[in-house]
Amino acid sequence: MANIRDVADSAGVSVATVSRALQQPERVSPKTRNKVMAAVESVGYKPNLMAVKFRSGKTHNLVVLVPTVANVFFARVISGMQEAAAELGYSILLANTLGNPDIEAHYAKMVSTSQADGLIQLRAQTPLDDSMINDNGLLPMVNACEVIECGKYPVVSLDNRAAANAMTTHLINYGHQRIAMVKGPDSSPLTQDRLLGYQDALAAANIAFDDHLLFPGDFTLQAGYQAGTAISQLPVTQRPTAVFCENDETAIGAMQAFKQAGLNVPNDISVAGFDDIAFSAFCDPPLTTIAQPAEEFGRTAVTLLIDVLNGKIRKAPKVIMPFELITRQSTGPAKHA
Amino acid sequence: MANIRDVADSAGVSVATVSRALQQPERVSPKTRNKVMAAVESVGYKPNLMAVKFRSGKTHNLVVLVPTVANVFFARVISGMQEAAAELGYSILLANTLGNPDIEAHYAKMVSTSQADGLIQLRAQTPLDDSMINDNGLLPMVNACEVIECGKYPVVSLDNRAAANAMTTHLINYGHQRIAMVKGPDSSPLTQDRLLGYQDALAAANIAFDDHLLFPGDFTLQAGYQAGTAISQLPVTQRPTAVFCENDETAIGAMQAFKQAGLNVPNDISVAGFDDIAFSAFCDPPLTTIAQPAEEFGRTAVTLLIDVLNGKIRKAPKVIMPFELITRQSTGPAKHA
DNA sequence: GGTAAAAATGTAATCCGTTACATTTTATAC
DNA sequence: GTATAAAATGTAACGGATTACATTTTTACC
Repeated sequence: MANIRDVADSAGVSVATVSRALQQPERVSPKTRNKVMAAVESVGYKPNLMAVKFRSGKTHNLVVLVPTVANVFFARVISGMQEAAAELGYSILLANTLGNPDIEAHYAKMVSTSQADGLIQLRAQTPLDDSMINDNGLLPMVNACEVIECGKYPVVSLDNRAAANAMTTHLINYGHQRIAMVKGPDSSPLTQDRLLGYQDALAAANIAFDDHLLFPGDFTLQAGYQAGTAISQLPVTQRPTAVFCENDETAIGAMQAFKQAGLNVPNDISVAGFDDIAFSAFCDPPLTTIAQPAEEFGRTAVTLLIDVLNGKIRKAPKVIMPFELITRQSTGPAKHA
Repeated sequence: MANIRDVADSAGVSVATVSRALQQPERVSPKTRNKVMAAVESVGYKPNLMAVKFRSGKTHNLVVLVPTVANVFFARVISGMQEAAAELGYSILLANTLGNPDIEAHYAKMVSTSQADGLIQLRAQTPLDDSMINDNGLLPMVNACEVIECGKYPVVSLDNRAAANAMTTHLINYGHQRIAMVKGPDSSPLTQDRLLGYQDALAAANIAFDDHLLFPGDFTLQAGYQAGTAISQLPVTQRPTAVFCENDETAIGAMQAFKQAGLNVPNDISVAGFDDIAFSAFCDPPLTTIAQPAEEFGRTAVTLLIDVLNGKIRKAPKVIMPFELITRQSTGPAKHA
């Protein structure tokens, strides 16, 4: 592979001149510039950007820890990240961690070992073990979507509590009194916040909270299906008339279970989701859900991280993205006894 | 950031000894080893892997050009790639190209500029412009999923023609005579191969091919919905009794349109997909489709590429992955006039 | 033509691990 | 104790681009 010295030799100038001709063309005479360009062409020179990165100490790589890229919501977030990163001259190193702390630690170490400039976490957790903290005591990190608010790192999040409140209120306004909730993993702050929002709405409507109406889940279709099956097997008098699922996959899984059990959505039971993934508009019936600006989450996280890297940020900001309640046909009036 | 020289000073040995203590511990005396380890700890040394990569000329990065990470099938493929790469000590640089040749070229250049060792293409196309061909005239590249068979690069693919034939035959066996096909983008070899398989099956059953039964698509839910709407508006006598969609998203979109038009799936019209994405088992009715080993595609592509990088491959292999026809409830017997 | 300022170009250090080669220390054997 | 082999350690070059600083060339003006 031809290097800058080959170009210099071929053009009959020094390596410094070649470098300048390529980086700051106005700094060399037009005649030299042409000679250099011709030499670049003739020897087939391609700069070794690894050398550039090594020397500059900036990799222009960002590591993103994704619990699972197979989650369509995350896929949208990643898509937004990738766009923003590309615009700003950065690359995304994607780590599919499967929630495994070892894998997370392995990828997070790419920052401390100078293979990446910064880190984006899509999962809430105390930031890794101490061994990967930088000199300044902090890792250049941004936390998005599922955030932990320790105040040390910028976060990009949604007011999950308010969103869950809005959705629960929507169901209450339809006359529902027995509203079940299919949760996400208990370890996730998302789960907690959405649960709180659900409780807020119940309290505001003077509906007693009943923890028999909480069903476990883990954001997968399968978990939704299981919860849906459990719900449909309840005696009619105990059965909720509406189910609020903490994400769309879960809601779609639950709807499937209801249909198989002969329950009509929304006539027998209303179902609501969270995320507004593409499939939600195309399931039967189309799903009422909370739309999150997923791509914007990604874009914002990347932008913030790059600001951190450029020292443009003093104290860790907390960006709250807007949500929108999307009313479709999976929710409707409660059938009163 | 402490470097290896700081460690050497702190331990009172030379940098070579530090390097050996860390890379080949058996090459230094136990006493020295301990001194070095203690020094590493005390100065907080983290090797600059950028320097290592620069010196070795190997980045251990693989660029993957994905048309869109938002496609759930690709998400599964990426997941498999990421696993295999991690096991083999490589990282995945994900490029969401949106099918844009400029973006593709930009990321493909990461190989010629020494930022990545190799490239995986998930979209069939002549490999980029000549400017990024390496000295040997070839780019270290593997083509997966949607392949182009120029014989120069290893490919990992499915026998799409056979799979489409199998699915079409399945529909014919149910007594369907008028079978529509909702295609992918015409530019894609997948579309062509699946169309051929469809035609093979028709021919084998002595059913005349009718290009009025071909509907355009682009693998999105929306395209499926549009095709479904168009089909449902056909006069009953011209309406197909079965629709084979070239991917699951399209099939799900089409089913939605049929339901809205009052058509029952599969009683009025059978629908089949391709890919077996997670949602296909949870839609209503569950979708008959062709399962592809998506994660295995990814794993295989990565393994092959690393073999190429290690010079273990003489001539470009062509790996054909197996498929499986998954029969669910979206297809059924044709209602005969 | 001469001088000073500006522009162009060149020289060489630098980033940080690795490793070939050189040198020193330790172990082994007589 | 000495010679020899083996083990341990050290020295310094190397990879490729950038850039501070030094030097040369050009330009401008009296």
